[in-house]
Amino acid sequence: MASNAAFAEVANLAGDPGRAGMLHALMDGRALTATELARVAGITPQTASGHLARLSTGGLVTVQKQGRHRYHRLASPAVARMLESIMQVAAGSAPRRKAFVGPRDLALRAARTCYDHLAGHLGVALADALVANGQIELTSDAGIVTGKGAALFDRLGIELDATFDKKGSGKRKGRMLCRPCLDWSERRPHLAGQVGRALCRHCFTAGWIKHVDGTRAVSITAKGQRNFRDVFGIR
Amino acid sequence: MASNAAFAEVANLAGDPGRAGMLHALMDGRALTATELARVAGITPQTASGHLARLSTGGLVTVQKQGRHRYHRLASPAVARMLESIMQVAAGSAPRRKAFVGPRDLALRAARTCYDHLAGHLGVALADALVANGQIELTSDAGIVTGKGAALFDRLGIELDATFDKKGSGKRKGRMLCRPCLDWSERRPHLAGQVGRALCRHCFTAGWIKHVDGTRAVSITAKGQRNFRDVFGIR
DNA sequence: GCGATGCTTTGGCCTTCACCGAAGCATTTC
DNA sequence: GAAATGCTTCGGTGAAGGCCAAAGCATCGC
Repeated sequence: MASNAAFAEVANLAGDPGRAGMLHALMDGRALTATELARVAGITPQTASGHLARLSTGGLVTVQKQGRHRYHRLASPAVARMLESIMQVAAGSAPRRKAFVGPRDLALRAARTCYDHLAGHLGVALADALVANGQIELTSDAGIVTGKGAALFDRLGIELDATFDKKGSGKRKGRMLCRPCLDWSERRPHLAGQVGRALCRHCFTAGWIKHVDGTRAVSITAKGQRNFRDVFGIR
Repeated sequence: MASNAAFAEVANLAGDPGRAGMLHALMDGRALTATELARVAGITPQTASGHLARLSTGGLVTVQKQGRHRYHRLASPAVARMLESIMQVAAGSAPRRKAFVGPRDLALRAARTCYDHLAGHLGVALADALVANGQIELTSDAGIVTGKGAALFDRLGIELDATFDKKGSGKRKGRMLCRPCLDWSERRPHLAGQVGRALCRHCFTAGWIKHVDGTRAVSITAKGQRNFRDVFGIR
């Protein structure tokens, strides 16, 4: 098998604790410098440098140099989905020591970004609320935005591209579909895909949530509290 | 981070060439013995045994002993999806040597099973045909079975469970959603999820396709040729 | 029982690779 | 220019783990 070696190589890149820590940190979709990544992974900059070089040639991250800084980010949404799927398996086979999750862990479980959409308790609560209000319908395989949902997004000023990529035949109007993504901390689906991305972006630009320091965790602002309650019926 | 170590461990399990080969072989969803897996991975049985023990305690495969045989299979659909997503990244960063794909590779590219659904040229052609006939609609995020599609499946005798898992509130009728899955060899989506599984199962039971020896590759029977042409308009 | 088959465990060899300290570039700042 | 900062390359060390041969358990068939 030709692709077997490439498979093992990619998996191996994610299979080192140091590299895993850096990839984990990059899951929020932002670009970070080598020193920052070294710090979160708990290794020295020179070690991180070597790892990042390998991740780069392996096609998992891309580098963008800017002055004396080098910004690293995940190479593609496919990489983010891969990391997410590994996390799901890891969460399933986890040692399940429920005692003592650290404070940082708690913040992550409450609300965090997952590459380009929202996850954690907030992400799941949003998905639940949209389902309960009849604005989306979800199975484990896929989801769809109903007419009520489309009206809501329109009211919020969230633009969704309701066209299909039919190669050749040009764009065509169709239903808005969305992708569910099993949350590794909540074990329940949250919204991913195009709809999840648009919703997450809106939450940030509207000032409903903001990042905690430089982590994937997000905190809900007072304005966000109000809107999540009034618009979605959360809390 | 509590889950970081578990993440690296899971990824590392898939990151060894020997284990990767075995996992790859298990991707067709069947249960294989340690000796068979050793052969496809190109290692000795005792080495394979060690690897399988680690994969088992790591939660990637489950073992089922039957007489003096021990059958191994992927532990869950989540594991299959993880392997699939790693393949996609690996295919994206592949060395792109298009020259010389082996005969086995050719058979795999033509048609194969991917855990519980169809992939390869056939899988993509089926998805394309269903879209072209207006029986399903697909985006990169998700898909939906249209009324025409539901009629087709009904005519074929394929039962689809059109209910949503709304915990607490009991079952509820809804639209049939399906999951697209990017094919690593064709770079185009094929049908996965519940619909993909049901369709694949039907193709086998109706005698339209059958497995080639003991591999993931499938061959199309004469009866299958006719039906794929008459029912779906393929070829 | 006895041999054959499937699988696992043990032991020893050997490669791989993560790690850090120190030195070397590159870029910015003064 | 000189110092400071971000990052990389080099060299050496140490541990982890893949590999196989041989021996040890199980199970099946006669």
